[in-house]
Amino acid sequence: MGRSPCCEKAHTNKGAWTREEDERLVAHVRAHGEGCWRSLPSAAGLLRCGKSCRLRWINYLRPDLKRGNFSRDEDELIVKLHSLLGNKWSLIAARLPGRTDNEIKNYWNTHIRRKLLGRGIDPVTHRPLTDAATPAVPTGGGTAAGESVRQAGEDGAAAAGRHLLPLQHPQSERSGDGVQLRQQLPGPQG
DNA sequence: AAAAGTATCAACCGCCAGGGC
DNA sequence: TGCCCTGGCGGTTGATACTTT
Repeated sequence: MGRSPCCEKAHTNKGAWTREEDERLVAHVRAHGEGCWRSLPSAAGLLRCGKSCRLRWINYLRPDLKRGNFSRDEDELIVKLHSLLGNKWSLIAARLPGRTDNEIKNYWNTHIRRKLLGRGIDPVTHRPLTDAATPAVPTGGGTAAGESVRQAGEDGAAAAGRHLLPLQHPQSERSGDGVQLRQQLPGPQG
């Protein structure tokens, strides 16, 4: 069968965005709002894939973005949230106003991961590395993140979960439970 | 001052879930 | 009821900046 490509690649730009492209995208979103990303490029006069436009807007152009270094509080919160949620960057980002999942993911991979390793903590399980040497038993689709979630249910919840409810199932990953989670948790917007 | 190595981050890719037809 | 389209997510890559030798 084959899935039709999200855009006509032969006629789309790739790579870094130019100032003009940014301006066009911002102007269009301001005028028409977010959404309908597929038709946005042609409507805005951009030779870009809709997905690329969406990514650019969310990660870079959105007016409510908080650029710059992560504060110590944010840093600690990310670690705690990661111990609860695993690599659910979008969920973590939802708890950090003005930060994007991509930004947090990058920050995790470049800063926090190394910091934890330096402290002798496994960045995946959030356990001491000596402990991590003991192979975590993959209980049917159970991930390291899932393991950490269980762990978080015990001590992590006490730390990070002051304003977080414990997750029910680590494997309940995709949107559905995420939405549920977002509804349950007191959000930054609400 | 230049080259090599390393770190950072924006952007892309492929996959998945939900909704509409 | 099943298929297709679209939006969204996480992982990965590539370009650039910075640091070290």
